[in-house]
Amino acid sequence: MQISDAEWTVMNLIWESQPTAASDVIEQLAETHAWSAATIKTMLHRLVRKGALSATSSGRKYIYSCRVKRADCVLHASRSFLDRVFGGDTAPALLHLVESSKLTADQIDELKKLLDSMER
Amino acid sequence: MQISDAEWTVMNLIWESQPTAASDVIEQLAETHAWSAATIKTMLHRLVRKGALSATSSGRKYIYSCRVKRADCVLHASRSFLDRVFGGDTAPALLHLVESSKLTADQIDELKKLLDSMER
DNA sequence: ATACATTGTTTACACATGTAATCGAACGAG
DNA sequence: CTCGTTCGATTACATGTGTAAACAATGTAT
Repeated sequence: MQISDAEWTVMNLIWESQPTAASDVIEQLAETHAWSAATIKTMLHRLVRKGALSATSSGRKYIYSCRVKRADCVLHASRSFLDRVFGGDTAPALLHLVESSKLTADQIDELKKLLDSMER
Repeated sequence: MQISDAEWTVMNLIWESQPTAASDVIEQLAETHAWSAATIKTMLHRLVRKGALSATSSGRKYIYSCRVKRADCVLHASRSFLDRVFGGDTAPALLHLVESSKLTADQIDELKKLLDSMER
C-alpha cells in the first residue's frame, strides 16, 4: 500500500483529528488547498479502498479513522525516501537534512541528547 | 520537473559516473535491477525530455550527463518529502529519522559536530 | 407530496510512471 | 552488396494519481 503525495495531506489531517466526518475534512482542506469537495471525497474513497482508512456509518455520514499507524507509515516512507534519493546510506542524508534545516536551540539540544543516548 | 522513484536510481548512477554511455548504464543497472535494456533506455529518454539529463552524440552512441545538480535535486526532494510526510515541521522528522537510523560512532560524532556549529 | 440539499459512489479524463516491445537508422562483418 | 547487430526513438499497455463532475440515495424543509 502506497500513500500518494496528496493522500499524505489527507492522512495527516485525519491522524490528527480522527475519528472525523468527511465534511470536517473537506472544510479544513478546502481552506489550505485549492481542492474541490469532489476531489477530497475521491481521495477519501481511494484511501478506504487501499486499506489506509476505515469508514463507519453514522446516520448517512461516514466517520473516517486511520487503519494504519502514523509511525509505521512515516517509517516506511522515510526509509523508502532515503533509499531512493541517497542510495541507502543514511548518514549523508541526515547530515544534509540537518544542514539544510532551520532548527531552534532547543531542537538542536534535543537532537544532541538523542545522539548521546545512541552512543551508549 | 519531478524525478520519479525509478528515475532516481538512474540519476544516482549517472551522477556518480557521468559522462557515461547508455550501454554502461544499462550494464550496471541490469545487475542490480530486473529491468530490460528497453526499460532503461526509456527512462533515459524521458529524463532527457524532462531536462534532467543531456545527451551528446559520440558516433552513434549517446553520452549522458546530468543537467541538474545532485545537491539541488536532493534538497528539493528532501524538502518536499518533509513537507508532505511531516507537515513542514522539520525537527520531529529529523528526530524520527535519526532515531530509526543505524549510525556508526563516527557518524554520530559528525552529526554532533554539525549541530555544534549550527549552535554558534 | 415535492423540491432542494447533502453525502457517498461512480464515472471521467489527462498525465505520469513502470515496464517493455517494436521500429528505423546506422554500423560492422562477411 | 547483404545481412546481422546495435542504438536511440517511437509505440504500447496497465496502473496510479490528480482533479473533478455526474449520479444515486438519503435527509430536511415547505
